[in-house]
Amino acid sequence: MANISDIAKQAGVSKSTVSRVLNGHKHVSKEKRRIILDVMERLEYSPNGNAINLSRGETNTIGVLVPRVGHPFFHQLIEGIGQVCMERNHTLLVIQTEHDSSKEEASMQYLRDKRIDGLIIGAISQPQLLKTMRTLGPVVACEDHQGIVPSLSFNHEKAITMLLQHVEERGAKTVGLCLGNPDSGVGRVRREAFDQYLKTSTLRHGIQWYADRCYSFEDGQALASQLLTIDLPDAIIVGNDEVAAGLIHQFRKDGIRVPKDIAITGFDDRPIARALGLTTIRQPVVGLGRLAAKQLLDQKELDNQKKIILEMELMIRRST
Amino acid sequence: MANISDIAKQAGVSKSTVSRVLNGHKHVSKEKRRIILDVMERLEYSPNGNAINLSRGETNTIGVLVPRVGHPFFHQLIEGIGQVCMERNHTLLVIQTEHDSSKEEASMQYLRDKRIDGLIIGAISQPQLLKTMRTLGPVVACEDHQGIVPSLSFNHEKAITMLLQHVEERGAKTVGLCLGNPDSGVGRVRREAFDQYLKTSTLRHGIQWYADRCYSFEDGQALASQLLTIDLPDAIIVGNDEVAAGLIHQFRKDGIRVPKDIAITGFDDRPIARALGLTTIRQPVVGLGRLAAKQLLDQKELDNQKKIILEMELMIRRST
DNA sequence: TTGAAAGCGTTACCAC
DNA sequence: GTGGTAACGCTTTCAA
Repeated sequence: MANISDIAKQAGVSKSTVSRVLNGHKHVSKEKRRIILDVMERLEYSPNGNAINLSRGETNTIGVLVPRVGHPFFHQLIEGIGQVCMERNHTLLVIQTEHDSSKEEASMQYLRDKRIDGLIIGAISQPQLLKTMRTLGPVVACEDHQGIVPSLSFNHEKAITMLLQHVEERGAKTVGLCLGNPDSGVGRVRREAFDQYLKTSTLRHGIQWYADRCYSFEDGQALASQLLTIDLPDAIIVGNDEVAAGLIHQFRKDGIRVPKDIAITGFDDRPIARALGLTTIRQPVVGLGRLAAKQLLDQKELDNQKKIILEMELMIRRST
Repeated sequence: MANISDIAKQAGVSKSTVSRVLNGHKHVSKEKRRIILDVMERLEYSPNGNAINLSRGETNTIGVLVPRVGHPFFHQLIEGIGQVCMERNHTLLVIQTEHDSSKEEASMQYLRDKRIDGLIIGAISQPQLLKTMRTLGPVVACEDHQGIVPSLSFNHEKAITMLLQHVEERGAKTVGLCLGNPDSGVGRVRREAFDQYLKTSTLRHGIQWYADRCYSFEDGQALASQLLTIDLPDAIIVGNDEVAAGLIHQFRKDGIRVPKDIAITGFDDRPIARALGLTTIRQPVVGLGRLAAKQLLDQKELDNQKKIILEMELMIRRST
């Protein structure tokens, strides 16, 4: 593989001049530029990215930290971030933790060793790591982490409130709650918003109607079966469309009428929600990803206090 | 940020020695090793990745080329590849083309400029690029590209055959086909297998029962409405669960009984398939990703002729 | 067991 | 406009 010196030699110029045409600098005579370009073409020259990175001290690469790319929220997020990266000639490094917390720590390494210029946090289970990360380079989070790093997030409080208000208007007197990871940022915020709403409402909740760590269709089915062994609440707020779909599926199988016997709501507005007529919350996740990437790439100085809140939309369907 | 020279200086040794402990070489006295480690700790030293990459001429990073990470097939694939990368301390670069063919060409650049050691092709719309890619470095494809690059792929012929056999056994006399991208590797293979099967069967197909470029739930709904304006086939093979779900949804809305009036099959065994009781084909995509990554990382010399075929499973449910 | 020095392929500063 | 040369931070070979 030819390198910049080969080009310089064959073109009868110095490396500097070659570098100049490589980077589109002015002050290179038309004549030499042409010759250099010719030689490059002939030798199928391509600059070595690592050398450029090393020399410039930056990589034009950003990372995104997610538990799993398979999760709908995260792959939409990555899609959005990826779009912006393309538009700005940056590359995107995807770091999957697979819920292994040591992987979260390892992700800092990319920042440390200069393999990425910045990092977007899709979700993190050890928020205490954020402080260190922030010292290593630009970071933005896609969940709220009160002032430790700049963040963009959805208005989960409002979403939960909308859902509760909605089922209450439809006549629910009792309500259940089913979450995914209760320790995640979202999990905590949703839980709080839920509790908060109940304080000022006549809606009743009971511990027997609470569940968490539900992630899949099957988890939803299992939960339905379990709920059937006790009294059903009039409504249940579920943190994820697929779990909600599992519930609906199992309830219907067992002759429970939705929403007559129990109203069910989901989150995310996935295709399955449309298919089953599930009332849910639509979150513009791709848009969130785009915004996060822009924040990271645009801001020279990131403000840790900066917090952007995105609104969501209530999609009312026949499950409530 | 401290660099290797700082460490050497402070520890009173040469860069070589520091480098040796960095890379776990033997022949370093216990004493010096301890001192060096201490200094590193104190200075919070972390080696610069780009310098290592440049010096070694490899990056321990591989790329994966996909149209969109949002597509279920591709994010499962990425998940599998990512797992293997983690296990082997490699990094994964995700390259999204968003169906823009110039992005496919651009992806070769990563190989050229040494930013990645190898490339996994999730899907490619311009297979002619593969020849060039192969000259630039190790490449494996997750679709069959007859001997241009080593490939891993699912036995789509057999899957289509199983589906057709199945609906035929259930009494279908006429059958429709609905594909995604007809020009993709999979699209072509499925089409051919479909045509092939019909030749030796009494099942009938007609051009009015063919559709392609259907990707979403909504596309399925639209197709259902369109089919309703003509005679329905007894069964329809759909290349994607979400599209099949859209069909079922719309048909039911219009009073068409599934599978009585029309049997429907999907592909992928997504949650939505279980929810709607859709007969479909389950593909172990994560496993495919894992295998592909292992191929790329394990083989010193990749054999372009090598072809691994993975079997799939027919999931029979109540839509047929 | 250790060190000196020559790469690796660029960029960027300083002369001319 | 152009060229020389010192970075950038590491690995690796050769001697000692």
